[in-house]
Amino acid sequence: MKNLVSFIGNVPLFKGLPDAQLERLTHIATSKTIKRGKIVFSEGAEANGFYVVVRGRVKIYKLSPEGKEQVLHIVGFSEPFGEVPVFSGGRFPANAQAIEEALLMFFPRSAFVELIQNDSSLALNMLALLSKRLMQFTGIIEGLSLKDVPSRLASYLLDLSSRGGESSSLELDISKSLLADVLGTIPETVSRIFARMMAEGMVDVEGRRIVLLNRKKLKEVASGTVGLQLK
Amino acid sequence: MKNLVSFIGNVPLFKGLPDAQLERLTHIATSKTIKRGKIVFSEGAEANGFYVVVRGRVKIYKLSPEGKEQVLHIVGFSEPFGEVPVFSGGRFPANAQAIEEALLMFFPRSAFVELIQNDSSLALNMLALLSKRLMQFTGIIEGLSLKDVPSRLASYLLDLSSRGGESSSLELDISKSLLADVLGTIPETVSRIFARMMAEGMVDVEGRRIVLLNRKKLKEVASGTVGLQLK
DNA sequence: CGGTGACTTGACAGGATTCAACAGAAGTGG
DNA sequence: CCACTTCTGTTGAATCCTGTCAAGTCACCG
Repeated sequence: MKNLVSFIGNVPLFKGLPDAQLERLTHIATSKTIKRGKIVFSEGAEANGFYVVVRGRVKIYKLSPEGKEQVLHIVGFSEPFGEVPVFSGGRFPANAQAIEEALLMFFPRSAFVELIQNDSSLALNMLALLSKRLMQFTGIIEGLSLKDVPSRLASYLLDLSSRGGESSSLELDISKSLLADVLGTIPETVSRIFARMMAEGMVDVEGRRIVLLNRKKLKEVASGTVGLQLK
Repeated sequence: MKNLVSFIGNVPLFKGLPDAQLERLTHIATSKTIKRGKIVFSEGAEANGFYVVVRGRVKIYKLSPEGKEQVLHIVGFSEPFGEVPVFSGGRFPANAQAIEEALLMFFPRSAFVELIQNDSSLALNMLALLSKRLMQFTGIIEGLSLKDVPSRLASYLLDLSSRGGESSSLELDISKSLLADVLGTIPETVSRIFARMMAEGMVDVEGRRIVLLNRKKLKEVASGTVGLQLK
């Protein structure tokens, strides 16, 4: 239990809260383990609280009637998810599935709203969180509507590299099929584009290991300045 | 000035606030008129506050390097916009342009944040607003990624009809070119799909007047159950 | 009346998905 | 430990939706 308090205190969403509030949070929270591949909640399900990831990762995604997926978000260590319906509707707008064995904390809606009413910094933290998510979604929309798949893939790689300290050598943290769902396309297309990028000498791909060989060209593709040659 | 107070008191975002708070809001706000076609702010611009529409309409949109537009939102009477960077970054993530002559109220960031810290119901209102927007964006992403253009158009029409009291006869509130930008496509495609829908006897289109002739079929197209015949 | 903007239609090209087949890796169970 | 199944990833061919280019109509306006 002791480490639970310290865990919660280090969750960005709860940063800067007085100890008394952290204490209360631990009291209203319950924990839950989810096996790899299991559904945490489905779109349209009644939502009476939200989650924070303690261990493992969870993907948040939309499903088309034909079964195609669009991943909205992959949440990991100390990140919250499912918080949207806490403040507006009562139902989850998307699905959540564990992509690894996961340990989650669950915060019931009503108790959490009470806490927020009494702590403006918690409210501001939550506002900041939703705002950032809104910006991320704006980016997804921009990508889907205004960029082609090579551009989105190049952006993803550059982004991954920048988060990993600008190293040219990086490792995909997700499978290529899941990557396809993140980019809003299908595995075949991702595979073909990687092949083209290798042919152009932009990257070197070996399984999940990827080496960025030509950042400049990648950035051009990412920004839509230039296209990718067909053959 | 008197009607300004009553206007602000009726803005959903400010609903339920005590008169004292409303009073303060009127003091920190300034107003501004924008001519049709003029830019309110551009993506990446420094943001030191947000707006509420008093009169007219403003479109929020992303621009591709080639000039294609994706409309994220069309904001009208008593709706706020540009509020995202107030809580996270300092820059606007999209562009805002008046599509009609507009009158706007501007709320400076710092003063507004102070107000929020002292009034939890204002904070909750803002949380509800951002949450709803997040759900709308989720819908846009779903449409762009998992549905084709006919499906998006059918959804738009059904949605418009439901907001207008389920009447079968309705009038587009925007031009067809702007509609194309909202749907994430181009005017030519919208034109062709309307033509096909008429050929199928689903709708009757005459300028901006549209009559829904076959709701059932429209719903099938909207949900992706069936496609639209080519010729 | 010339001009601009909104809309429509046709021909065409191209990127991306679909369908299909297959190789390799990983995990299961006897 | 090996056979078997499953999952992931790759490649080819065909198809199709959608965007691009171009031309032309109609309405509105200075």
